[in-house]
Amino acid sequence: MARKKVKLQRIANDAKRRTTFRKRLKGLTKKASELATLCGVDTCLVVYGEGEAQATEVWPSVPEATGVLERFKAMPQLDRYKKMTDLEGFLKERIGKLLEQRKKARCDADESETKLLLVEALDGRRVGLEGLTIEQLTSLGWMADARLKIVNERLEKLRGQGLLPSTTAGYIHGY
Amino acid sequence: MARKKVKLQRIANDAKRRTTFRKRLKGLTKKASELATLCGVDTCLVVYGEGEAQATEVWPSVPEATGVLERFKAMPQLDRYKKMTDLEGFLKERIGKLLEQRKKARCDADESETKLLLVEALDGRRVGLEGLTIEQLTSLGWMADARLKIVNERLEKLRGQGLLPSTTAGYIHGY
DNA sequence: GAGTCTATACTTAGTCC
DNA sequence: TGGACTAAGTATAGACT
Repeated sequence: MARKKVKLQRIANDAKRRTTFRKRLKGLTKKASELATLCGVDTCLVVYGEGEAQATEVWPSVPEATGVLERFKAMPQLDRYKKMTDLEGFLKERIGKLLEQRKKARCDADESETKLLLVEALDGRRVGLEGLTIEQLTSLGWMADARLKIVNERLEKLRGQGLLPSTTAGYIHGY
Repeated sequence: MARKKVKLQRIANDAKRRTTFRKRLKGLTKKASELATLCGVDTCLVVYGEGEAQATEVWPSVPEATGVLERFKAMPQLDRYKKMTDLEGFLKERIGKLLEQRKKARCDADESETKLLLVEALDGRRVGLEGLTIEQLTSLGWMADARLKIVNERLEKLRGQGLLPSTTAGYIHGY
């Protein structure tokens, strides 16, 4: 957008691409900030840096708590999950990755607290209930209920075997 | 940024603010799109329209599955939650709001499928495990475990009363 | 409200250091 | 790599329809 009109396609040259990335990210962030200020709306911008574990830029900062989010599972990862058939293993793996990211973030002096907080929030360790998003809570309730259903079925089975009194007290209530 | 330099503060005039919002949102979206294309990174932009239930603009589209997210709980809502001391009630309320949003979205012919999908994804109904984000799954496991702990304590209690065999089979395993 | 127009403010590609 | 500079390309405030 200066000197020469740039073709709208991935910049092949590595150095050039990174330079453009830095410049444009700054501009984009500013614009997002302006929109939020001028129009009084909550705006959220997330840019996943190249190379997976690369720095993920987030605006606005997590501490400011004006908005943040989660990335939809990428298809390749989705397939990987389907093959696992084991939620525990999948979660463990993911948590491991997040902890690694956090460690990396902590060791990096230039890492902003924003990024650290994000990683912590995402790996479910820093979050008390206060840190969970509304949608997370919603989804949590939904899935927790699914699990509780299994639990209740289990209790029902035990009850059927005369091992539990048939009162409703034995049920765990979802919402 | 033309004719006159605008002061960086919320535009008081309603009509003017909405016009600016539309114009700038378009520009911001374009910039985000360009960054994604030129630098080959995943970019996500979410703008929560004014007035809560207002339209929420998302880029890129959910169907394209390149990214989506959740909003951090706003402070006022956080306080509200703290006062509730009741997770079920809180979740019910939130789900109600989301269902309402979805209904509204469905009735609006101009509503794009993107927005509908987002609302559906967020209210936890459309999401099979495939639709949950990695981070959601992580958090889900974390919180579900917290609930399971309670369940297990309950089972333990029953066991202590001689109402359950003291085998480990009575435990529900978290990860 | 939603387009169109246009002068002006802003962003940025290429370059130099 | 990380600025600083600047010409050229974009975005947009305000006016008009």
